[in-house]
Amino acid sequence: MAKIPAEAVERLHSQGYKLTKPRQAILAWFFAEQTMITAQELYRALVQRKAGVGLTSVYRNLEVLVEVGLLRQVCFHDGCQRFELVQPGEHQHHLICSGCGRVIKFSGCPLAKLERDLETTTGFTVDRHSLQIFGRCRQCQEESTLGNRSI
Amino acid sequence: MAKIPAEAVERLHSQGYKLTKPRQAILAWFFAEQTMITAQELYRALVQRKAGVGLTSVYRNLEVLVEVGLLRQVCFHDGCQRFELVQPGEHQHHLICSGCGRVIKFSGCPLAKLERDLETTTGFTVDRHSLQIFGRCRQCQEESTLGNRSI
DNA sequence: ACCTAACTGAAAGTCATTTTCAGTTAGGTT
DNA sequence: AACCTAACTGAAAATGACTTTCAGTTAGGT
Ligand SMILES: [Mn+2]
Ligand SMILES: [Mn+2]
Ligand SMILES: [Zn+2]
Ligand SMILES: [Zn+2]
Repeated sequence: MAKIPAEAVERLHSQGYKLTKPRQAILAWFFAEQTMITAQELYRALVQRKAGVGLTSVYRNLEVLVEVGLLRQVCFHDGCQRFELVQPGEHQHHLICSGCGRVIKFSGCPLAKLERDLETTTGFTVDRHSLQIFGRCRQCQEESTLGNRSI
Repeated sequence: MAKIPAEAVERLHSQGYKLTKPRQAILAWFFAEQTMITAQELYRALVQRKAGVGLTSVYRNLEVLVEVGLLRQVCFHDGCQRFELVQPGEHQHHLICSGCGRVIKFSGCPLAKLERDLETTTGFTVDRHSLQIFGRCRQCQEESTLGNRSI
């Protein structure tokens, strides 16, 4: 089975979590594939790899891995939850094609000043944000014309 | 039953939709409350008001009202879908307290330039984005300094 | 008044996710 | 190495949001 970076194992142990076989298989998948996936898709992928991991453990461990900060959960607009590796020091968002689902990561998030302003005007303490930009990739642009509505 | 703005009724009719009793009750709720709500919560609210609207119709009509542009669907980070009125000409986002769920709307979204840049660098056509900022409101910040609370 | 496509609620179905529970294991202690 | 035990596991059952089905109803145009 693939090797998991010592830093990730350390992160688990330091919060009282063990490096179990399911945990190892799930982390190995993310380190190998470097992409986003849903719980159900991940379960099917692990079955194919004969990793011997139950669906229950997939759900439980995705939750744990988000909690310790190794993964992040992204809510797509259709309500479907996807998970991906948190790269150390990264700050990225997604540009998503509504036609084919293609995902492009980008950095250069211009929200820092807005967040500082909101903290002073509202008294909130800001600790994270969720941003996705939706559109149509070049291939999908001919197909349809959707209205321009933002959230 | 509360009056629905003619502009909204016109919007429905122009797309072949009728102003039915469930549709009217749902729109009336949104125009009266001016806030976000999930399908299930809205169903319970309408039951309380004795509006005589079935759960199926709540789901069906929220979908229709989003389609004609009277409502918008917002995916919270926990995956729960909420709906709210689209105010004409607005462009707002939400600052959400992770502690108590309090929601503050804000405008002044700084994403226009980013979107223009992304269009030129990726070839995508951008048509909408989803942004929510999460933190803790003043009340919930105090609570967390009070230490553990009893159940 | 009549017509009919749009619409309705109840019930059944789907499906992602959670809970339960009896047994297993990682990894620290002796 | 043997031991201990809280963390952990998978199977099965439960939950809960949402969708589909369907036989009957209604909005609204002619
Ligand atoms: Mn950002
Ligand atoms: Mn915006
Ligand atoms: Zn595309
Ligand atoms: Zn709060």
